[in-house]
Amino acid sequence: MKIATWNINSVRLRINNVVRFLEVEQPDVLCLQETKAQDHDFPITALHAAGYTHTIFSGEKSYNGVALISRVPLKNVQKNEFAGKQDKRHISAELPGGAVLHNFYVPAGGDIPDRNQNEKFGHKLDFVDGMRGWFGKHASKKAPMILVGDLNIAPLEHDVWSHKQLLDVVSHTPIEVEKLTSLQEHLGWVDASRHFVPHSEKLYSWWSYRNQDWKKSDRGRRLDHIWVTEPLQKGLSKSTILKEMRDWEQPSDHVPVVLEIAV
DNA sequence: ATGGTTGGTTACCAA
Repeated sequence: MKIATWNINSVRLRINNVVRFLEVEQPDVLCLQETKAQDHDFPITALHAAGYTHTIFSGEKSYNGVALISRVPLKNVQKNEFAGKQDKRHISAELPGGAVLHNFYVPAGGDIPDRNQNEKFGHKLDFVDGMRGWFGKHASKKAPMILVGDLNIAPLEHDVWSHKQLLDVVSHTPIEVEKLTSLQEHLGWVDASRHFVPHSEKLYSWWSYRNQDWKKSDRGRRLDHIWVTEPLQKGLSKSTILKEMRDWEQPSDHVPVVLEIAV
């Protein structure tokens, strides 16, 4: 099975890019974040026409929003809330074969990495804690699960262009990394992208719009992740980050992360 | 140290 995750930064603006991606890459399931569309505005017709008839979504006006765009049947759809807000940051479903796929959009967290000065940072920390609490209550290490999404945290030294310069920049601060690592270790999640790329190698999935030439400056971060639980580890076969899509016309600032896996 | 760009909505907020 081929699973992809992509922060699309408005699914309506970029629906043609989504369809082009589906045609070129042929994923079984594409997980989107930041769809920024209410459910009645979701551009479902183009996706059905492309063969992705099992498409589910959870959106709100202007902000957030997640979707599973699938050409295989999905069962037991869930939309959960974390950190005490009714925002649309999670959707999950069971894949053929029984593995459960969770798609998350973790809050970005604002600019100041201090929850006393910036409640958005507090919300982000609470959200990641909430994820850990949820999996502690509802899941086990033995369950075959795939967790994907824009986690808005780049945990490893070479997940950012400069470890030193980003230590106090939201997305790479020690407290965020600690919470994400705690979530990861709790159920023994395997980082599928890093499974195929040494930790010493730079690996990014996001480049800011605020650079004259994103490729030349290459100030990227790996904010988008695909994790699997241990029962699925032996099935991992290939993982890619489609960096070249950052050069597509009117691109998202994120590019897709893709995994091929036996489930 | 600062500002740089984009999207949704339509005054700025969020990323």
